[in-house]
Amino acid sequence: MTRLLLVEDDEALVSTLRLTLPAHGFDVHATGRGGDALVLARTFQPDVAIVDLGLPDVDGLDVVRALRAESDLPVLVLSARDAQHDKVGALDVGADDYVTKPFGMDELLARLRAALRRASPADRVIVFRTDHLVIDRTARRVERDGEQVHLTPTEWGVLEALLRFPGRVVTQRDLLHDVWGSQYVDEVAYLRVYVAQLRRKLEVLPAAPRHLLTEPGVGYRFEP
Amino acid sequence: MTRLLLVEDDEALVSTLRLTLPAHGFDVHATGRGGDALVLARTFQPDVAIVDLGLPDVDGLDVVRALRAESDLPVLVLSARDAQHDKVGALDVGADDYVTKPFGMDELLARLRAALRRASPADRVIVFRTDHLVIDRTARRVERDGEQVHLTPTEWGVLEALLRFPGRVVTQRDLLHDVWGSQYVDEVAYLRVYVAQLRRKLEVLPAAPRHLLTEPGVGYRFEP
DNA sequence: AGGTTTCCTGATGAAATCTTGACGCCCCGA
DNA sequence: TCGGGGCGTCAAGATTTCATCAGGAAACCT
Repeated sequence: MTRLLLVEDDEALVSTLRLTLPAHGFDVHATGRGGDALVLARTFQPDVAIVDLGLPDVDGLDVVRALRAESDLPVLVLSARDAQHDKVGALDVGADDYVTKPFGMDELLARLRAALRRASPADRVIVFRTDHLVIDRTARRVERDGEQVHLTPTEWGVLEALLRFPGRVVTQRDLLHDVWGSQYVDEVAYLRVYVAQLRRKLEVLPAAPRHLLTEPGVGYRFEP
Repeated sequence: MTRLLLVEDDEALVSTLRLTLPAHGFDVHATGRGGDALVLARTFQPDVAIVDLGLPDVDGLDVVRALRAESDLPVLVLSARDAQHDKVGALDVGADDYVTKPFGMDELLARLRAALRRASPADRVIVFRTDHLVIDRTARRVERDGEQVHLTPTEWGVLEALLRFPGRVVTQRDLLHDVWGSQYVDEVAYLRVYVAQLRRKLEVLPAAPRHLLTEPGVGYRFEP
């Protein structure tokens, strides 16, 4: 059970989340007052937090800052405003993601999963090495047989999303969501083009790939 | 056979459930009085409970609380009222799900399955190991004698549905419902084809299976 | 503005997967 | 002994999913 701390004053939203999130494996603790958030975080020891920016008592950003100051707890920020500077501010302060109200439950769940995933240790591996490849995630560099390979932003995005779970299947849906965003989760054709592109650049024999593998009907897998 | 404790005073509903649930692999014990629920839970040792909130003698919520206090038995709450605060109260007290009367049998079964799935430790077991097999559920990988085996989406779906209750029989109906959907629950032929396929890929001697076992007239069973 | 890179999109043939029907086996009751 | 139901196996279509290419639009850089 993933422990989730919810800092939100909108009663209706709180009960909606209390009803739906447990069904997806979350153990929800909620408070409407930002001042309580820090204390709750210490006692409840959540795995992830959702913080509304529009709290009555304190600035939501302060809550996020306080939470991040004590731990590397992944934090999702909720806001009614879609203003760009809000988003930037939240992310600057250390939030992991930003969701604008109103939002669909599917989107929230996907982002929660993504936030948790990023916090997982697998994400900390910086450099990948295989027989022919060297992939440096922080430097955004890829070498094949010692020669640097140039990847476009989207190509890199797909590769990085796959690298998040080396050896595991990543569903088409998750890949599309991570790279293109929630409204593109059905555009499977995009993926095909970019996986083909990546294979051409990274694989020795693109027609018989050894690292970028297809899992028909499900997604793709990066095999180290 | 999954043991189900039913705490319900509506005679008509009790007999309906007594008639239909056994066909889906449930062994039903029922009582109309909340006061008896706890005693029954101790002697009968159910795997899951359904509790009606509108009992004549005691508050249904107290029953749920009492049950949860002794064990982590998954509890489904039934209620005629759809009021939001009832729902929240029930879930706060530790119920796993909330079903409003009237409800369809399909819905109830789906929620029962979901509740069991969540509660069952099997869901937390990520990697299954047997003499020859390694099955990693999150990575969606299967190895037989060290060699990776490729499964199609449907094959994987059937295997996963069986793995949800290792060592127990899963009815053909449930398997078909989980993998193909509710309108395919009678297509037993599908199952035969895919179980055969799985045996060919997973069993050392497909003709004498040791893990994917048939329970004639009922369903199939995965024996670890 | 001009040139370049990147992205989207539709078309095509190939591959993988699913469905479906046929057939034989085994067990059990008539 | 015969017949029927449930089961396992097989393989031929039917269907879905993939890989690849390339032109044109859009975005980017200078």
